[in-house]
Amino acid sequence: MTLTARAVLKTNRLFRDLPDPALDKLAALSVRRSVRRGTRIFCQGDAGDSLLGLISGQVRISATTAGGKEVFLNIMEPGDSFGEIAVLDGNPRTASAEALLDTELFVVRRADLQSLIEREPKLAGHLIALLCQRLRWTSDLIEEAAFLSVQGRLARRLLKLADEHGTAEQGCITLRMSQADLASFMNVSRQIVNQYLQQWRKRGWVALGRGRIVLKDTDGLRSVLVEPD
Amino acid sequence: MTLTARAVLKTNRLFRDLPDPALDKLAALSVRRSVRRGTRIFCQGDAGDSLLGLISGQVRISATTAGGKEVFLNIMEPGDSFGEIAVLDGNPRTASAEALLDTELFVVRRADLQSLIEREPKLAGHLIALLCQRLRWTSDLIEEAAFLSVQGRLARRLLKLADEHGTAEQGCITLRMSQADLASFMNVSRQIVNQYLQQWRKRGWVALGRGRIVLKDTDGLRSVLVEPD
DNA sequence: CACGCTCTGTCAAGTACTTGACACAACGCC
DNA sequence: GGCGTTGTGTCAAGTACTTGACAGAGCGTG
Repeated sequence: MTLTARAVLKTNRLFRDLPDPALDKLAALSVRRSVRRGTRIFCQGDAGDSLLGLISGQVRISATTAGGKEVFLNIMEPGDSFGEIAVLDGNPRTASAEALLDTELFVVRRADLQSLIEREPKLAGHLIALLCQRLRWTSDLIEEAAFLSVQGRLARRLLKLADEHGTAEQGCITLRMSQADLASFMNVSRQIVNQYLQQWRKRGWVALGRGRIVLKDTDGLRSVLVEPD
Repeated sequence: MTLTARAVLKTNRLFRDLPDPALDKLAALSVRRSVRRGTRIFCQGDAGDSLLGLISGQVRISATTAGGKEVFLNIMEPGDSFGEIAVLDGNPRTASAEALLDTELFVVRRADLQSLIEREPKLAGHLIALLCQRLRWTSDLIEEAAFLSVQGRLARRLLKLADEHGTAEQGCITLRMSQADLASFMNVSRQIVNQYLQQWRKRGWVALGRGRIVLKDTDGLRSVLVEPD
């Protein structure tokens, strides 16, 4: 099933409650783009000339160094938008985006977005709210790295990921993610991730499978969130 | 010398190029506040009901845990504003602010700011730009922590601090900061900070004094910024 | 000037994470 | 079903940072 351009915008948190005329104008200007699983949507350092909205699929936001090392920053789900910062301030992209599944996007160009912002104060308000939310997210990451032990960070990250991307059934939450990916997300070695997961498995807090982590006792996990000492 | 309320707003990056009528309205609404060195201006977790603008002095932004541990996040100088996030999204403050010197502030209340945003699209644009800048700053911190060795992070932080807060003379940049504060900023132990500074002193890159770090060879420092293998 | 305080510089012991290696299990594909 | 690939589980050795302790230098204050 393909949606109309306007229906697509209605699925997006940034745009969905704009007045209909503005929405129609934007719908006329925005372009649809389909990418296969594994495709790089944009690269760190690129000129950021467009805002992306996720219609279906899943996108991983990550940062890469010259040396090729990579850290996970976030996973985007349908209804989310990404790539706002570069679009808004005109500087190069801070991160890369890659499709984790076959995904459909809509693309709004910088010039179109900016003229719309000037005419729609509500959109500016939404953007401000979104940026504040992103700032709280990144500040959280910094505090987490600063105050918590690796064990605590791992527990917290699992709980967060489960909350945002997990599938719940009979009190358990299943997370589809390999331990290696989780390690790259946390920026620690895979071995250390496995070590703590094993501890927790022995305590009955989690169950483990290939590419799958099942949270069975979230209260147990929450109990390791205390600061080290 | 005391400035008029409007002259004060003119010193601030967020407000200075607003049209005069808007500036006058805001000037009438904003309150001046003087605090002595060492005063807590606001605390993490407080309700964020105001935006602060720094007129003179210096303010440290830091995050504190229940356990009392603290990490430096930023230092604010005259012309800067801070506390925007909580004001804009209505949630509790993410960090604490403390005056490092005797300082003068102006205070804009949440309601006043919001009605001004709606009437002044230019202000919304400035706020968006400011939030983008903050996001780039925090993303930088995260990447730094993820990719660089402690040595690299220390060098980078010194260069950044020198750039923003140092006093330059005959090719050298002097930074007034104790090694303990620097360690808390970096979230590592004071001993490790001292260890690397000593290495660099032996190479002639820096000179050290009580509460003072002098950068003599910034190119030398830049050379340790490469990733650890 | 003598005193206390803060900051620097250094050492030793302990801890936590990294790197590299390897066996084995699960899944995808022809 | 056999085979290559990808992910898990585990071990040992090496490294980097932490914690705690202490001596001495620089600075302000009574």
